[in-house]
Amino acid sequence: MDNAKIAAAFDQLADLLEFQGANAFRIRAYRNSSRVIRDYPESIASLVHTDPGALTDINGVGKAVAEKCVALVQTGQLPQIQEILQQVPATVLDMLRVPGLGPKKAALLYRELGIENLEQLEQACQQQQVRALKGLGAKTEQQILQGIAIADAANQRIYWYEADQIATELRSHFSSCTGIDQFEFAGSYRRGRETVGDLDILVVSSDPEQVMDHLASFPAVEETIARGDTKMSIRLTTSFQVDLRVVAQESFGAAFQYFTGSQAHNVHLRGLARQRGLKINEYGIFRVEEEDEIYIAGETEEDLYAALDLPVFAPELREARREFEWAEHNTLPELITTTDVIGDLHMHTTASDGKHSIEEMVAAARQRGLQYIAITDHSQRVTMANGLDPGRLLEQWKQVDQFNETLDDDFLVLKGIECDILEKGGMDLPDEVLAQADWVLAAIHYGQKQPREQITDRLLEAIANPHVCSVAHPTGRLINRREPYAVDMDAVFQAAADHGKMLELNANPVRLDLDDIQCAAAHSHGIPIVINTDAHHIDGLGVMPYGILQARRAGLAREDVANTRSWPELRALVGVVSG
DNA sequence: GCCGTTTTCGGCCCGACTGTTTTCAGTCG
Repeated sequence: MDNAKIAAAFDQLADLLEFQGANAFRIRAYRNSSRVIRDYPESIASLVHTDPGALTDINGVGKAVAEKCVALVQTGQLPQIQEILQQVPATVLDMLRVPGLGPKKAALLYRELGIENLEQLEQACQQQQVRALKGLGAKTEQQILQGIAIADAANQRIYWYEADQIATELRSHFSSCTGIDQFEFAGSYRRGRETVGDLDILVVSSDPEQVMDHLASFPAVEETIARGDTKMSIRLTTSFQVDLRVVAQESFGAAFQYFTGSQAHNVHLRGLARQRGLKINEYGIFRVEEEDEIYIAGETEEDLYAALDLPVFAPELREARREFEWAEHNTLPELITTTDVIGDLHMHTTASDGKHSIEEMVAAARQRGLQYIAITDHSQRVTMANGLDPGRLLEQWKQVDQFNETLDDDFLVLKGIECDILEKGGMDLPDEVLAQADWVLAAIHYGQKQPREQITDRLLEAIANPHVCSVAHPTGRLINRREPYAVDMDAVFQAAADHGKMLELNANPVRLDLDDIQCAAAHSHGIPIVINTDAHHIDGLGVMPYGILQARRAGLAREDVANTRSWPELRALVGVVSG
C-alpha cells in the first residue's frame, strides 16, 4: 500500500467524521496526518514493516495515527471507517462535492430527509422538500440543483499549463482596466502545482467596483458565484473558478502571501506568529496588545516574512513540507531556474514518431539556447511508433556523427535511444548496440499493468544494465488520465543510487514524471535528476519550464539537475556511485 | 488527534460572503 492510499484512507475518515459532526480539531489532525503522509518521501508501508516505532517521529503523526497506519498496511482496511460505514452509507460523501454543500448541510439532509446520494438529493430539491428544512430555503435548493450538475467539472483540477493559458488571457483582459496599481496571480498556480483547482487574482485598486465589473465582462464568464465589497468569485463556461480579491497597497504583501498559500503553510506560519504574540491575516501582521492590534508589516511579502525572521520562501516551496526546517537551519536550497538547463536528453524525430528531422530539432534547440541534445527515438519493440531496429539505429547514429561535423563547436548532438524495457524483462536492443550510444534512456511502454514485483524487477534490471544512463518517465503516470505503474519506487531509488544512474523528470505537463515528492526522494538518495522534454515536435521543446517548475517544487538546486552541466561533466556522472 | 524553550492540558489560522436569519451558521479558501 503506497502513501497516497494510506493518506486517502485518513481523508475518508476525516470526511466521515466531519459528516458526523465530530470534533473539528480531531478532523483537522486527521487531514494534517493525511497530507504529511502523502508528502512523505519514504514508503510508510516499509516503515511499518521495518521500524513502526519511527512512525511517530514524523511531525503530525501521533500514537493514534501510527497505530492506524499499521492496521491499514497489515489488513488493507481501517476498522474505524468500517464502523462508521455501518451507520452511514459511503455515498453521502458525494454530497460534499456539490459546491456550496458542506458537511453540516449534507448531514442535515441525510438526517431529516434520509438522502443518501446525489440522485435522491436532486429529487428532493425538485420536489421542494429541501426548503422545508430549518436553515435552508428556496435559493439553497436552486444552488444545490445547479451544483449537482457541475459537481464533477467543478472539482476537476486542470493542468498547470491550461491554467497558465487562462491566466494569460485574464492578464490581457485586465490590461485595459484603468485604476489598477498591482495585478498578480496567487494560489496553487503561483506555487506551480502540477494541477490547478482555481485561479486567484489579487489586485490593488482604489476602485474595486470597476475591477469587479471588468472581471464580469471577461468573455468566458458563465456565472458570478459571489460578489462583495472586496471579493468576487466567477465560474467560467468550463466550470473553472476564478477568485478576485481587491486589497489596499499596505496589505498587498500580506494578501499575496495569504492567497498564495498553501493552507498548510499558512497555518504553520500563523502558528509561529501566535507564539510571538503576533497575528497574521490577509491585511498584515499585527502585534496583539490588550485591546489593540498594531500593524507591523504587510505591504510586501518580504516585510511579512521578515517580521517572523523568515526568508521569503519561493512559492513552489510553500507546502509545509521541509521549508520551515530548512529556514531554521539556514539550508534553504537556491532553486534551479529556467536558464540553468543547457541540454535536453529526450526527444524524437521522424525516424520514429516525431514530426521533425534531426536538423530541425537541432535548429529549434539552438534557438532555445541549448548547447546539446540527445536524439532518443523509440526502439524496435515500440512498433506503433515505428521504433528503430539495430540497423536503422546505427544508420541514424552515422548521420548524427556526420551532422555534428557540420556544426560549430558550441553545439553537440548526442547519439541516443529510448530503449524499451521488454515485457518479459531485458532491453529491446543488444548490449553491443547500446554500447555505441552516447546516451541510453530505458523506458517501459508495454505491460504497464503487470504486478508490482514484475514491473519493479524490469526496472531494476534495466537500471543495472551498464549501458543504461537513465530511466525515462519512471512511473508512467499521466496526470488525470492514467495511474502510475505499480512499482516499488524505494527499490528503484536504491538501485539508481547503487548503480550511479540518473532518473528523468519528464517535463511534459501531462506527465511530470517523476512528481515533486518522488524527485525530492530521489535527490535525497543522491540521484541526479535529468529534466527532459520528450519532444515529438519542435514546439515540444517548449515544455522544459514545466519540468523546471516541478523540480523547484522538489527543492532542487541547479547542481542537483544533471543537464545544467556541460555534456562531458554530465556524462562523467553516469555510473559514478557516490558514497 | 497532535503538540510542547510559557504548556503533558489546553490550546489548535483567519476572514469574506451568502442565505436565512433578526445575530449567525455554514461554506470556502
